[in-house]
Amino acid sequence: MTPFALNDFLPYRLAVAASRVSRAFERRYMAEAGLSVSEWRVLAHLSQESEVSVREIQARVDMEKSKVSRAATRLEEQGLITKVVNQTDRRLVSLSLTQKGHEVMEKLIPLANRFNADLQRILGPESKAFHASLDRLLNE
Amino acid sequence: MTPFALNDFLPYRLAVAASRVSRAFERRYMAEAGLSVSEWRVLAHLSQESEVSVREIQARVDMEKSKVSRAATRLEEQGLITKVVNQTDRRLVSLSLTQKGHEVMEKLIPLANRFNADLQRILGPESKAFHASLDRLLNE
DNA sequence: TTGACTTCATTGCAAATGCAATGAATATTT
DNA sequence: AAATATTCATTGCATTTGCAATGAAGTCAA
Repeated sequence: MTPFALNDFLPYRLAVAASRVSRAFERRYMAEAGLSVSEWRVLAHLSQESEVSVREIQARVDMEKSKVSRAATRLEEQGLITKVVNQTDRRLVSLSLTQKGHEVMEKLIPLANRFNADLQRILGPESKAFHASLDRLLNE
Repeated sequence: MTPFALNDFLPYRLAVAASRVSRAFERRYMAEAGLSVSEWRVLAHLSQESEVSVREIQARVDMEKSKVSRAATRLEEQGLITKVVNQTDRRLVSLSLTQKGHEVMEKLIPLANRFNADLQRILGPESKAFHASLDRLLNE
């Protein structure tokens, strides 16, 4: 049989690393806030730009539009964001953080930044090169 | 609002890279073989060691046991593997490739190796360092 | 302006997932 | 040996997902 080493197979290693890291983040910080990673992504984007449409988030946050839409619905149910039909183009739905949403993010962002810093520390001096490699994979 | 840059957040970047790479692999090669990534993982492990239990695969291939179990069921339905109760320990189920399973892998493995080589090429000389960083993330 | 296209967001549906619970088989303890 | 605990694979259930289909709103061209 032609040899094959799953352990050197990049798609596999990448998938395992990604899911472990995401899961750790989710369990450590998101779970107690009652948030999933999908919801976190939407919130994260909204904390940078306010009044964003589903479509825009879909592109910037790299999620299927239906995934964004449903995450937004759940976030609205939790009172963290608001969905309003855009009045200049009524196809669009403007999402924005509520007061409560801001408060939640005010707590979560420092945790996320710390979590990220921990990862950078684990990577050590290679951290920068690692990011550069991710860039190459993402832009190919 | 405390600043947060999703684009520098490693869990996010890793997740995006992993899902794009896996998806590309799945669509380019697995789809036409009628296989999902989960099923591929199981097959990949079976091509290295024959007669392996679900539990063993679960550990080596980093998948939930129910996921392994269901992937195995689907593979059996496709005639690619065999499930037999282990006679020395009847709790275990021994999975192994059928003749057809071997044939399929004989075709897929070269494709997978090529796909992997392409990725290494994209990464260029940093490729080795990238793998080393993945190791660090996985062993922390 | 009317009609054909395109762009948005949501939803229906089938499939996949994670987790807990089940039940069967083996190990361990008393 | 009997009772208890552990290990293993599967399954039930609720949830999430991806994709296609829908319908509403806007754009463009004749």
